[in-house]
Amino acid sequence: MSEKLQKLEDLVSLCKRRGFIFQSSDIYGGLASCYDYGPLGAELKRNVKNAWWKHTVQMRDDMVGLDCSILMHPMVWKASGHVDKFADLVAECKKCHTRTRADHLADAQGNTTEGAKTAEDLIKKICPKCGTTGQFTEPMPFKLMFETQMGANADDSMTVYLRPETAQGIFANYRNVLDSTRVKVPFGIAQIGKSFRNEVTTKAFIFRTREFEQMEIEFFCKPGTEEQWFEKWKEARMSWYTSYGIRPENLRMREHDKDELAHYAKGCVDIEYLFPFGKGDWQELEGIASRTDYDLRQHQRGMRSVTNWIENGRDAVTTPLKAEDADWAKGPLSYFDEETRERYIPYVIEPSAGADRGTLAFLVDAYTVETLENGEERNVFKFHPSLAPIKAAILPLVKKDRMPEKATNLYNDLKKYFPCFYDEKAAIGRRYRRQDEAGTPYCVVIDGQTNDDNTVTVRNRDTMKQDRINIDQVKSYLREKLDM
RNA sequence: GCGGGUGUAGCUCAGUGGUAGAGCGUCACGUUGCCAACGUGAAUGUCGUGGGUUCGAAUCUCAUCACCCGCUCCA
Repeated sequence: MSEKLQKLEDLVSLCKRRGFIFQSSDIYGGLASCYDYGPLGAELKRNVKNAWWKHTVQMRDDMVGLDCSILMHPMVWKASGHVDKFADLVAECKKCHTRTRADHLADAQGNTTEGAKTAEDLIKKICPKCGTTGQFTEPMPFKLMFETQMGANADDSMTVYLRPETAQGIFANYRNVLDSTRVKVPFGIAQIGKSFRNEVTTKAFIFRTREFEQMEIEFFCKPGTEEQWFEKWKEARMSWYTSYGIRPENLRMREHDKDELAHYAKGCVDIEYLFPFGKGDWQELEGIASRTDYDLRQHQRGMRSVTNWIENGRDAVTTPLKAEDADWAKGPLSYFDEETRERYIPYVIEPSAGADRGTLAFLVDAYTVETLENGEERNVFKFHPSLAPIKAAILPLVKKDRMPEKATNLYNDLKKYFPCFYDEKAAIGRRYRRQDEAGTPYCVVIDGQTNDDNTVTVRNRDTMKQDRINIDQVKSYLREKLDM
């Protein structure tokens, strides 16, 4: 018998107890929405990222990797739209404390005011929630991007942003990759890295945090072929999750409604996981968007606006983006197809996954409490072997008769090939359970028989069954079982 | 942002004004012969944080921080 995770809290305390995830700045009372990965969590998350990289870069001929800086030219975010989108003014109704975008508030005649900037502008506006007229606070800017100052000398420092997504770094390097790697359309660029967003509301443990890690792909294809690539990526990404152990019944794909789409998007789906927040809730793990040539064309505009930005005191907020060149299709970010002798701006498919969300989903899906025949409970993380923080524990059955020596020798050999753990403390049953809680797939035990015939037992985490094999075969046995 | 709840040992929690506790876990020693064995011993507390009331505060009070649940929001 086994049961699935019911309350997120149970996972949170197990994660703390076993060193997967801690609250950030815990000894100072914590910092909202920030979390740290402990010894086991750091291994797990890195394994998730490695598994993603392996399938999106290593095993594909049409993908290359990238690792760019978090700080970028401020005009990158002007071109991407983030500077303007994130500069919305929001006013709060003093009566009911509902916050609404100032330029969305309407008066009795239904009129809104473009660029409403002060409480005066809102004197006739009606709160959409409680109907109160003109009781608004001074509109405040909603800063969804983290800002910081670049330059130690206060006089000539400028405002730069911590990236709110890794995607724009890919677009900004698209030309460099084309010129340095001999890739040809269709091809994609993958990147893993930290991003930062001042979310209005954070949520549920590491699910929505202000600092988070993304695993993003921009796949460039010829206009007209975007639909087939969109389908291919949807399938590739779904099967990635299930091939690493996510149960299919906990995973689904949700198509965005037409009115949910950005104006430039041709389609968008979310890969969602059934998380145990509250009563159980489908939440986004990854978004896959068909984004046309919008981003590259925007950056062509951005590239032409840099002088204006300098003349404008290096302020991206108040520097308008130059209009698109009439000859944009032949611009600096266009692609020349040697075979067809055509020049065009590639279309883009963007599979964008959250590394922390993914890690959380793998934790939730692997979390199992089993009731054994003797009535006792067993906590076990049934991670896919590739994701398990520790691959094998090496255990002498008892601490005598040269068992620890033999086990240590085996451990010292195996740890060169697999993340291993050696433990000779406490009874064997307890040590098995410790490894179950860490999600270790195999426990290798050196027992009395090892002295007689050089065999050891290998215990399977999920079945608790044992194989007896020769000590010399442990490495190849694990290699095969772990697919490493 | 609003409303509700919680915060005491690593974890789960008891403790309602008078010496800070239990179970589990951890560590040491002994024992050990395959699924959280047993014995003996030990360590670990800014009682989330800061102020106030009081002779005395984990307990009453104010503020604050964090987490959970439900709304709201989600580029």
